[in-house]
Amino acid sequence: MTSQTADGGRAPSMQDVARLAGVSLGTVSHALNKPEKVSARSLQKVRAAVEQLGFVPNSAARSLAAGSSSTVGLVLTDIDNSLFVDIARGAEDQARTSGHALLLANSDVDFKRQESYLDIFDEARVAGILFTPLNASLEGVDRVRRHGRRIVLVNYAGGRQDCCAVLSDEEHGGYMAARHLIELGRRRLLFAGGPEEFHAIKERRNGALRAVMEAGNATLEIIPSRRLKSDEGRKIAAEVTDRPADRVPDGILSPSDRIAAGVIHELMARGLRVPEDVAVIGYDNNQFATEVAISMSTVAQDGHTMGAEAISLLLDEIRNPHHEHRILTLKPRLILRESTLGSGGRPLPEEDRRLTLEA
Amino acid sequence: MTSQTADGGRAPSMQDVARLAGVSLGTVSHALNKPEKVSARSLQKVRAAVEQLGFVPNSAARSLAAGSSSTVGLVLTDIDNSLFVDIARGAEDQARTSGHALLLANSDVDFKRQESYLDIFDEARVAGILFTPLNASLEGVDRVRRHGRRIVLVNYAGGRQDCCAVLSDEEHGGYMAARHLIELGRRRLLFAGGPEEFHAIKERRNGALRAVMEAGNATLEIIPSRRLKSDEGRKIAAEVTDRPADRVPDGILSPSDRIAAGVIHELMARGLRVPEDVAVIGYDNNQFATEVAISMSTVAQDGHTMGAEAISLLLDEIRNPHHEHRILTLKPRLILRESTLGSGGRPLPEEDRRLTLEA
DNA sequence: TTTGGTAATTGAAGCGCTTCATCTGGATCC
DNA sequence: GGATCCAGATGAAGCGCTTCAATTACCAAA
Repeated sequence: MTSQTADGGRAPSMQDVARLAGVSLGTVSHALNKPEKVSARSLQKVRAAVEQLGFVPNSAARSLAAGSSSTVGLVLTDIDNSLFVDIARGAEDQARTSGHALLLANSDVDFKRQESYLDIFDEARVAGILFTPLNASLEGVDRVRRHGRRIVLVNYAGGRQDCCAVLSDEEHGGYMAARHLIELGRRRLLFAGGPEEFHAIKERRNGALRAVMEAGNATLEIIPSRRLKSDEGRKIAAEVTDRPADRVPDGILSPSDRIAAGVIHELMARGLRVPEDVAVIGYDNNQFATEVAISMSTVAQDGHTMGAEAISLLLDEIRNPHHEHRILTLKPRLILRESTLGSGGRPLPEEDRRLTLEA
Repeated sequence: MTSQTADGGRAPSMQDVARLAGVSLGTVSHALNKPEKVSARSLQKVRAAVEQLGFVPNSAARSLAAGSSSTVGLVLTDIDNSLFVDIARGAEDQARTSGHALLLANSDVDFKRQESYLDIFDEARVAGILFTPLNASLEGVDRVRRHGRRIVLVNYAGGRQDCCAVLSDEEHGGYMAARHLIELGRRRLLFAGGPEEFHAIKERRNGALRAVMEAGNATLEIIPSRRLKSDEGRKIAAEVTDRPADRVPDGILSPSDRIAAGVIHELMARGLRVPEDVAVIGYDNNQFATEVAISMSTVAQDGHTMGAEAISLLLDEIRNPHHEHRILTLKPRLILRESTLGSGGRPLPEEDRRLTLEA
């Protein structure tokens, strides 16, 4: 363990190790990368020298010589949204088991940043890129692929079929949420909030619409909002409760938990009971879904699996010469809690009653 | 914009650019890095060639030749905790303005992962590392510094004076929280939850203790918990409300918003009024602090500033030969909401009444 | 002993860039 | 006209590694 301080100023190189160990440069490289190709004696000498010098391989030199690195880059849209955090986690875990490190870059919902991070990973010749694109042009994808970079899209693919992607079935999520409300006997549904230009939100709305059409005896009102924050939910809830009683919705579904939280709070503040008067269901199963006044029913996407599957697709693309692009669409899960089911008792955090409705 | 596809298989190199532009390799390099050293004519020729070939510099080769890269690494403890997310954001913003890219690595509260990511950044010869260490050995710091890597500690420094650090005054935060409760007239305080082995939590507890001592006429009870989740808060709240009325605390402070949320919900479920019967204050100003049943007072650390300052310190260490290590300790802010102040109205999300108490 | 044949090792040729000493071609001055 | 400069351009020397063809070492079989 006697790694020496950097006396020469310069960090020790493999050449130094070779000299100290009394073997050639190539042997050191082999000892480090494919130990089975090297005699026990050399291996031991090299290891001792590495230890003594505190040698750390220079990954820049390595990837230059080898032609590519072994790290995988993940360009994240919004590190604040727990879905992306889960994706990152899943990707991390999966990458790790196959000896790849995962580096994250957060574009913070900024197109220019997103593109610039794609380029950084591209310039770093990473083994591959996981990309959760903004709802905008996918030109960056083409750009880096032209340079031979492998890339897997996560959570949004803009309809592309020419690369691997892991998506969540947003339409189905919206459908499940609406059908759940309808099965509870609700008939005047409201789809509350969300900028319609987002693909995911449009899909969720379409799914809800499908459930309503299918039921025949229910209606769906749609009130969009500019953002996804909780005060938008409050505003919408305030608006609809000002109406004559027979025009107040009895079931509200929202494309984000945040908006749903605002809706719930405002409804309660105005003396309406949730779920008795109005049932509310959110989307995303964010952390705070169980920390609101009334624990919230919601639609959960399994970010962890999305991330893990994305890495698997990427690794196949890297290693398998006969790789064919695939698009994985995961079904979201319905998570039922107090805001639709009601409950005399209090919500059980952590392990709720979790019902999974499959289509 | 006619970047060609990778026909040769190989990505175009600077050599290719030089050939196409009809200039030498060195000129291309200059044109790219210090355009002012190159004639307008060459510059234009090079740029045209770059465009035509779709040339992307190889950052591995660049950092190998230059001896170091320009990206900065941030090793994060827990991407789930919004404090770290804010730190990442602040660091990102600050790094960006000085032309450095920031790559994140999430150790997920795992010591081995943390060390391995330190090594990855070390091997990548990054310009510097921002490090939010676990509450464990800081040996990784010494390891990478021996290799000449610059590193700035964020949020925890284990008492080290020999490198730059940006900390939050946890003791003062605890003090402010407790003093606030005391100023509200509360006398039987409870410090609810938190594993005592965490430095930050011990400090917060110490601060609370100091405020109580200072007041003279108040008491502080301490009930630790193994984790920081909300059900621990519920458990503790349940426990203390079972007591005879004169032994029920009238002010509860918790070292995490999550626990505080559990406390609030359980108190309300048991018919106690917050804050009339028991005032509750959390710590961290997590996103959901305004999404709970009653918006929560809390102590906020300015993660964004921490991240930004950390980058500034790092850049000074990199660029300034006369750099001296500094330890910045930022004061947290008291954010007062319904759970201590009460309010007839409903909480105003986003922009609350924010009172800042300075020491 | 000779002859293969395999296992281990070696050394050199790059990977694509930065940088530095060197060289070139004008413009400027006496 | 010749000496002096200087902005620009050049080409080669590396940065620290991987890899591969070539070499040596060693052991078993003939």
